Amino acid sequence: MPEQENARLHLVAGRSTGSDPATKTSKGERTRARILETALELFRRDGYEATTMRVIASTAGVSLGNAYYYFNSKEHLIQAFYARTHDEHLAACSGILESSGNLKTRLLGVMRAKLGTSMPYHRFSGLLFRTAADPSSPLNPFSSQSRPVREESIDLFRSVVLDSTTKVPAVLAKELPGLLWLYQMGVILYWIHDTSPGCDKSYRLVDRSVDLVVRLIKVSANPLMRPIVRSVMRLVSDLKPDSEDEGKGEKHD
Amino acid sequence: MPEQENARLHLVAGRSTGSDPATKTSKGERTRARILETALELFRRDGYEATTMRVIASTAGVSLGNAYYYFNSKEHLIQAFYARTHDEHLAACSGILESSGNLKTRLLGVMRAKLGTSMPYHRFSGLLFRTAADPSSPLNPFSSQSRPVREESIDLFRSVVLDSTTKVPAVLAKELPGLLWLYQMGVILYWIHDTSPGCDKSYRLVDRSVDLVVRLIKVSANPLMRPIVRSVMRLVSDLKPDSEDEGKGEKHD
DNA sequence: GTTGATTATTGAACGTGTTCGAAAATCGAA
DNA sequence: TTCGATTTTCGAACACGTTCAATAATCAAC
Repeated sequence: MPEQENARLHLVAGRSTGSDPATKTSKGERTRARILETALELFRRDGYEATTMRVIASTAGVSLGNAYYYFNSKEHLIQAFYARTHDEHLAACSGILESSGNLKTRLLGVMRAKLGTSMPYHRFSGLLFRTAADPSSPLNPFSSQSRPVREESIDLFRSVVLDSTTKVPAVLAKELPGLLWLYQMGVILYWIHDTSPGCDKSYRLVDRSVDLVVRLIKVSANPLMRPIVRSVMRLVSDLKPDSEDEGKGEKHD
Repeated sequence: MPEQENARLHLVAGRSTGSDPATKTSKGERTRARILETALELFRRDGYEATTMRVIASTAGVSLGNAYYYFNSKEHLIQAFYARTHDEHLAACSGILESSGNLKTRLLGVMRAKLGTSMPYHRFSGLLFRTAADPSSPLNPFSSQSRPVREESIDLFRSVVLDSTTKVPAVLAKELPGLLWLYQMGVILYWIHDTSPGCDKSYRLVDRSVDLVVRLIKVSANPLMRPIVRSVMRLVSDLKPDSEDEGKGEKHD
């Protein structure tokens, strides 16, 4: 049943509620939603560690075991958070992406929106990355389990470059969205450690690094840069996933 | 008392056993060492999560509470591991750093040595990064508490560029060691997620990215690159620490 | 409506990291 | 030796995330 391939936004929202164990009836759905809302609110208010599964359960008006019926672990609650902020990010982006064709403006808009939608969870996000950096966790951004959300995110950057009026060198075109996603991860990593008031530093980082990125993209068209750009691209495409290079060419036997 | 600036290896080894709570008598020191050895060995054998504090304690022949007398938490055991692998890295590097003046050779040697010395802990390192990415953890590489080890590490890269015959553009010189350290962190992050046999991919990443880095350093001397390089440098030095830019100039009042 | 199977819910457990008060060992002086 | 203080050791406890067998609620089919 390969019907889970083209779903875009649906997949994100869908994944968070759909597969895992339960939610067969509408009542179950409501209970699940209630637990999730409660959890995210408590996370935002008290932080991740300070929020107990027991407190989540009792605040949501269910038993401890019941919370685990809907979410196999406390980390699975994070996955839902993941999907949620991504959706909010998408919504916050749409305006700029429809109104401007300038690459720099578009990228800047996307990156600032990322920071903006993540801000309410700044305290909590540290823990997110904590589990996210663990390769054994299904939550880590590179895992196959989080591939749908990752592809979603990369698609966003794909639309940033594709629908822009700025010409992107052909060699870059293929891998650029993935690289921009990586760039975004780096910014988030910085933001997580950013303790400046209002996370001003992170915003400055975005403003200036976006400018740099765009300049680099343009410079990469220069013949002088050709060999280096080529090397980078070969390296990137070579080291990408865990040797599952599907769609790389048309080898069918 | 600025006497903590020139200490090289000593600082690292010193930090791991010195400060925390205890170790007043020689017997205490031995008990502490025994617990640490046992823990690291069990981590390597069974992984981090699978290794219980109770098992560590009983294997080391002490009670559970006693283990906590020497190490305030399970994470503090990691800090010791941190210092240890850094020392091993330093030792593994010394050969190449003394025998070659070629920048590429030197950097390549350091990076391969980093992978090599980390290999025995590949499984366990995931958890290391897990806690390392948490900004609230004193273990994260950017925290002030891990500054000594961080400075140590950066010093290593400083010696890589400083004592090389290759000329490094003046604008780069100051921030380059820190940037290379960041580069190393990125490689480690990739390595942690690398499941290829023998971590071959990580080694390939090192081989080819080192080549790229060195080429980039050389290209940065080109006048065409001047404005971009300048921007990067300004951005980097601007966003570095949590606004503690001591030693930036010679303001002494 | 009754029945049988699926879905939801519960509360008691288990093992974990961690804390704590008290006991034991150690040690420097009287 | 004897005493008091410091260092070391212990084991019982606590709160947490998680699991599980058992029970209740729900629903489709008769």
